[in-house]
Amino acid sequence: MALSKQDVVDAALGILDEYGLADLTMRRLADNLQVQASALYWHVANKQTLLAELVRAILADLPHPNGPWRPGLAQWSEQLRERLLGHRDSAELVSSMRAIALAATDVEDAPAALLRREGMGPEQARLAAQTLVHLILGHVYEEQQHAQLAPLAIAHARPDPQTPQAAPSSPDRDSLPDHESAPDHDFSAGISLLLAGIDASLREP
Amino acid sequence: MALSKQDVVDAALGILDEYGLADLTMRRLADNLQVQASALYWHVANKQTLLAELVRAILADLPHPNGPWRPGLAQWSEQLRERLLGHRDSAELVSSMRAIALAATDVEDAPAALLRREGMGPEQARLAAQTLVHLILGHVYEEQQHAQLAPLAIAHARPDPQTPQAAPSSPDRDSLPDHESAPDHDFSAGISLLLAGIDASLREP
DNA sequence: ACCTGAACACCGTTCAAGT
DNA sequence: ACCTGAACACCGTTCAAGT
Repeated sequence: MALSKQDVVDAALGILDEYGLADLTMRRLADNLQVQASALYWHVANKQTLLAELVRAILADLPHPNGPWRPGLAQWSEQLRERLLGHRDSAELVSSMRAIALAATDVEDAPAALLRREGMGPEQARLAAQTLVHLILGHVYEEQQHAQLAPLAIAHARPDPQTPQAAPSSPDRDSLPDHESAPDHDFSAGISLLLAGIDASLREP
Repeated sequence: MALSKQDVVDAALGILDEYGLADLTMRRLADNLQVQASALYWHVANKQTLLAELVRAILADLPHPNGPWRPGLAQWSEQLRERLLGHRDSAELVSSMRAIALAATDVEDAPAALLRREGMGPEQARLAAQTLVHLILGHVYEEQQHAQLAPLAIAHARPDPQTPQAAPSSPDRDSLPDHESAPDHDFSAGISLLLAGIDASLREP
């Protein structure tokens, strides 16, 4: 059967998750699909737009925040973080594609809408939501970078045969179900800090 | 005279500013220095560490925040933004190097220290400072991406010979002195939002 | 409509050899 | 100490040609 665009996107996501953004090349992707690299250009205009499609896929059907705004936004932030942690290098990828129309420009629309319902002005709501997204992306970006670095640090560390190396991080981190990430106190605390500021600006606009 | 490591870093910064991160290649850099690409590896271990040096150079001698913490941090944030806007794609570059020890891991130390002097606990101060840095990087990243996109949009726009195109952006933006960027209300407002949250957490810890 | 094959203009990095 | 020359193993993209 002939290749579909969805096949290409799916395979690309697979490579992203297994080998990371740096190893996601058109040629490797083509190999993976058992096709010549040039064949990909029938399904996709170029690598840039393929990456934009990946962002779309990663952020598809993100639940809207609801309920009381403060816990609502806190929970939505956690959900976005979880979604991002589900794909390797996703924060870097999403950050780099924020300017492309196809992609991640409108992630902040949902939280902005929630704040508008709370009586916030449209500009203030847009600003607060955008700030929230910057925070989430920045935090997860760093989180994912350290995750890449951790294995390297272990490999480079002079292994001591007397005291065998423990598991990479805390022991329960590995026993979590697939793609279910550990809650991160730094993350929720950082978000709370911003939410407190939003709260203040909601009370005295 | 023989090349110095500083020459390499300086030339790399030049290419970054003129052509952007994507066009900063070892080969182009070598051409620029009138040397073979392989010669660069005498002065620099690899591209990665060269990029880390660029980050160091871009963030060197960043002024410490001082005075009353709230205007102090607001002003420091503006200064960091100005520093970043002084070099093309710097936010992307700095973000991608945050995990490397050489580079931008300690940008948040100065603001954290200021908050500690205000009586904040070490963990809280670290967290607040890190959150502030994420915000700044996220905002400038997006700002710089749009700056790259704007010329493209103009080029792609079907030019109407009847109504000649105006200047790219607001007319006074170009008349600013070198590397002095326009103040951005969205930026300062976003920072203020976080600072209000920090203020709340300072009053009821 | 969908893909191959070959080519073009590039990359980062290594390494023996020169001076 | 510092650099060249050549090579290795890659890139993204285009395009005529095949089926």
